[in-house]
Amino acid sequence: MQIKVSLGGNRPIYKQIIDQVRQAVSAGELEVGAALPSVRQLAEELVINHNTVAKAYAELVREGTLESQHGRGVFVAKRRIVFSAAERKRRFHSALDVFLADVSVLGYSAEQIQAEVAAKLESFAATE
Amino acid sequence: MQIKVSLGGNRPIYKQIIDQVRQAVSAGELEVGAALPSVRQLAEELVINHNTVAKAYAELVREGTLESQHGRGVFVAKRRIVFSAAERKRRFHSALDVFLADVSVLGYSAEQIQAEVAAKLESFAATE
Amino acid sequence: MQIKVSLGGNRPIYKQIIDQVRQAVSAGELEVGAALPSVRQLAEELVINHNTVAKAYAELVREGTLESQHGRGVFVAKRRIVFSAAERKRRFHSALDVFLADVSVLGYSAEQIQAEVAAKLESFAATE
Amino acid sequence: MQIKVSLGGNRPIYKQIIDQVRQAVSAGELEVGAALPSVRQLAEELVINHNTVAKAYAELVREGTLESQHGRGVFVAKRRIVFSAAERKRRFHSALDVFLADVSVLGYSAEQIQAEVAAKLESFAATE
DNA sequence: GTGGTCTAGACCACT
DNA sequence: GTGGTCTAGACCACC
Repeated sequence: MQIKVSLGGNRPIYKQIIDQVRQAVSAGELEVGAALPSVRQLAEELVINHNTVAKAYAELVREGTLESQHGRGVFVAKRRIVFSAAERKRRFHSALDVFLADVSVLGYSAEQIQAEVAAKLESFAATE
Repeated sequence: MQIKVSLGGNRPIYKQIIDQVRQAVSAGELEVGAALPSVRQLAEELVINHNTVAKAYAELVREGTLESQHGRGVFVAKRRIVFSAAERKRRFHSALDVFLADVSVLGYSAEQIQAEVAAKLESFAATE
Repeated sequence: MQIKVSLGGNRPIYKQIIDQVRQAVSAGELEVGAALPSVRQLAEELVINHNTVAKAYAELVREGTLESQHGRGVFVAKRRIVFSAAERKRRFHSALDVFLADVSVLGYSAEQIQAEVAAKLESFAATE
Repeated sequence: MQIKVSLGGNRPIYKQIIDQVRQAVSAGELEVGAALPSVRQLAEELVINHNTVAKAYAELVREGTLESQHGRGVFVAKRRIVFSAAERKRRFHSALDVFLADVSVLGYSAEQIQAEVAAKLESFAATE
């Protein structure tokens, strides 16, 4: 798998890594038991501090997506976390509310907003 | 208008205030020229420091949503376009990217996301 | 770059910092990508509170002059147009009105004012 | 004489009054000994707080432009304050520096700045 | 180490 | 009473 990070953006680097690993795992690109690049190797590849990679891996291990095998490396774990339906709904609408509040003042019409959302979702689908 | 903040959440208090004022203004709940609660009064209501309220108001003044009259109070400003088209686009897509990254883990399909966005936008239109 | 502030004057400290950074950037003294002194370091140098520096930097980030990378520092951003033409015009004339109101009492003739403005602009051009 | 104030602008109301009285006096529109509108009358006319008018008059009395005659009203005084040439020059360049720093980031060329300054000065000359 | 947020409390400018 | 600025110091997020 290929991980990319952008330093300029608002999103913290460690979160960008988490997002991409989670997506690769849930999309099946990374199978159960597959090895991830080592902390230092990925850090070198991305030209970032290795603590940042370690932090991302630690969070993924904590939530059960990855599994760390002492001395051997980090691997995709068997178990998957799933939020309850209610929790997923709550998180979704919370994120949606923040998004709409942020853009409410930018002068986009409801139709434009929907069109842009649709366009970006399609561009993601095409990339995968 | 009634503003609420949750101290536990990871969204900064001053941003929660900004969100709610922006929504109230763009929904027409607060009309042009309407006075907002004074900095200290709102701070007391929310049981937070007055500087936090001042920071939120200052940001809203800078982006053109509010207007501050020294010694008199803070008011809803006449709608005007403050940012360039490129900047508004940049801000829109930044907010959209954060939103989609946040919900990408929740297992919603592209169609579901679009449906939820459409539904919430319609509920806003109905409110106005 | 060397930043100086005078505490006695009636111009707020954070605005003095903004003025000087803006000038240094627009004069090319600070190139795109260059790092600024850290918030706390500059605060110590100027013997002022670090929040005051942070406030100045935050404003420069918002207007697009600087770019902040959490945990890494603050850097000169790539030049981009943040404000609409109307907003830039509004800001320009607001600044011009304040300037002319301030000097109206000093007995300079219109010709003298124009000559002094021209002279200072030329001195800047020479510096670049 | 006719005094006008704008509440929306950045310039404090009391300073707007001071500016206009000073200009009317130095332009000869208000002769030595002429009476000014009473504090309450002017306040009512401008729909502002009478303390604001009182503050402006107080400053004009303090600097010697006006003279207050207890129980009779406020009048244009005989004596005139004048800054030293050095002080006038210092104040002028300080104001000019702030003006140019403020607009340096708005993307105006030196030629445009000069043209706008010239245009506004001419519009003032035409008004007088 | 970096920047970002928040508090408590002071003082000033303006109406 | 209003908003604006500044300080001192704390705690958090990120690298």
